[in-house]
Amino acid sequence: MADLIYRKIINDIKNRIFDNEFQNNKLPDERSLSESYQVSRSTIKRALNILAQQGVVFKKRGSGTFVNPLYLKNQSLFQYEGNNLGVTDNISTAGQESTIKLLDYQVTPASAEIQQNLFLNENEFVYQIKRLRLIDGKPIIIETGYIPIKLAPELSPDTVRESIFNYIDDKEHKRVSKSFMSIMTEPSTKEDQELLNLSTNEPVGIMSGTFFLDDGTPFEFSTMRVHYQYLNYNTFINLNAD
Amino acid sequence: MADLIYRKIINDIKNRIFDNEFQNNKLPDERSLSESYQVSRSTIKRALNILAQQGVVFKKRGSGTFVNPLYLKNQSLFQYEGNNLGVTDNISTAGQESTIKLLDYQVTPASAEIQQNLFLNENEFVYQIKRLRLIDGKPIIIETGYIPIKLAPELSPDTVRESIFNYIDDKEHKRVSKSFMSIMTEPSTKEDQELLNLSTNEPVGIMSGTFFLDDGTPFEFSTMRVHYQYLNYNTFINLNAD
DNA sequence: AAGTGGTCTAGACCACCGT
DNA sequence: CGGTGGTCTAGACCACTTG
Repeated sequence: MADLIYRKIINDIKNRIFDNEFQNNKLPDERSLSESYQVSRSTIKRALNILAQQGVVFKKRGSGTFVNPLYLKNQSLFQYEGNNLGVTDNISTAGQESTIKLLDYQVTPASAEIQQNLFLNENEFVYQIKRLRLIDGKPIIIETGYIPIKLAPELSPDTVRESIFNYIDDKEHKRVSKSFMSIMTEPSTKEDQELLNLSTNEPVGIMSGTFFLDDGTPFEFSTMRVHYQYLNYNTFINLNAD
Repeated sequence: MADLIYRKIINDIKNRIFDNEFQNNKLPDERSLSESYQVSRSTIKRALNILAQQGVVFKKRGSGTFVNPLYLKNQSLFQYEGNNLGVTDNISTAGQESTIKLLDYQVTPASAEIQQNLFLNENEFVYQIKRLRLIDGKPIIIETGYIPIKLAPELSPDTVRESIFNYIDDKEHKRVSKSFMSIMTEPSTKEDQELLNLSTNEPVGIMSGTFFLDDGTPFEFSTMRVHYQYLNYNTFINLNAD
């Protein structure tokens, strides 16, 4: 994985940025980099394009490639890189204790909305799994998920008390790698207030959407109602995103 | 702009997908596409990579390239493509009337937090601009923005009653093309409730972050408090994002 | 074994920026 | 004008999937 040339160059350039190795925040031009790394210019361009996409550097035609000053000042913000999915299944808890309480587990016919979102035909069945996620004992997220039984026929209540995505990776050799999510907010319902310890004027954040396997199969439709103090979604938007 | 070969191929393939031209949702292999479009395989790969990044197709090494079924079923969701920034300045109002009410306009020394976010030195000054955005007469967003005076010395109250980004594009030939934003939610404050017509238990969505110019200069630090029924942020997450 | 996407090369030519 | 990044080519070789 990490033995790809362009990945090694990306990491090396990130390190050199962090070590403040570039004067005026200006990187050497692509032809020089190609020379010094002993690779083709195309490979340098590939590495720099990815760094630009991540917001680490800015490229300006005719002038050169420059370090994003914010990457130096506030590098922690950029750690979201490639880890946004973990937010949901394997909650990124930075060392804190994450536990799951199973609230509901059943198999039902897929409703029209679920059929739509999971690309199912009529008469197909799904698991309906409702879980409460706690971090350090504090309830944070009420998560309701729907998974086609045909995609994980061996699922069990014991399994869903832990990471479902890890399970299907290990046991079914399927991997979730894409998702399409909507982020919204709403006043909390009675149930939210009870489960998440909210008062009536405190809201929930809502992340709702579909998770896909590598091959494009919709795997799960999930709605997460998040304690408002714990919803913090960071995103880097790049309009030059080809 | 649109006369680039890879862009034309992207558009053409999207049209062919929409016209249901591919059997089994499977695209021709890259070598055939290269032949039929009379371009190199590299250019085909470039087009397909971008489509994969956008979630329009899925590529599977060894088997082929496939249409994302959700792209067909629910194409409207994918219209977010490359238009997320517009959410903020030029609100994407789909034909509805968007107006701005100026609440506050002054020049002040940059606070420590603003200095940090806009990469300013001490003793630098910023515009502080507070605006209420209405759509079809309904108040939707309270937006507080900070812009270094040195980046837009000619700004005036009249200007900020309209799109600031359009202004600096037209007059200063600077273009905002990137942003780093956080999305959160909070109970509404008294002021939120008054300005946005909310009751006490109704929350606001918060989008807060920095907008950058093409060359990486931080241009504006902005916090938007959004009527909860109007915050809907759609995002496609791809863990294989190189 | 055949088919398919992934990585990498070496180089031509173009478009934009600054001196 | 020289320097810089952007686009595109033509092809070699590798890695994975499927029959």
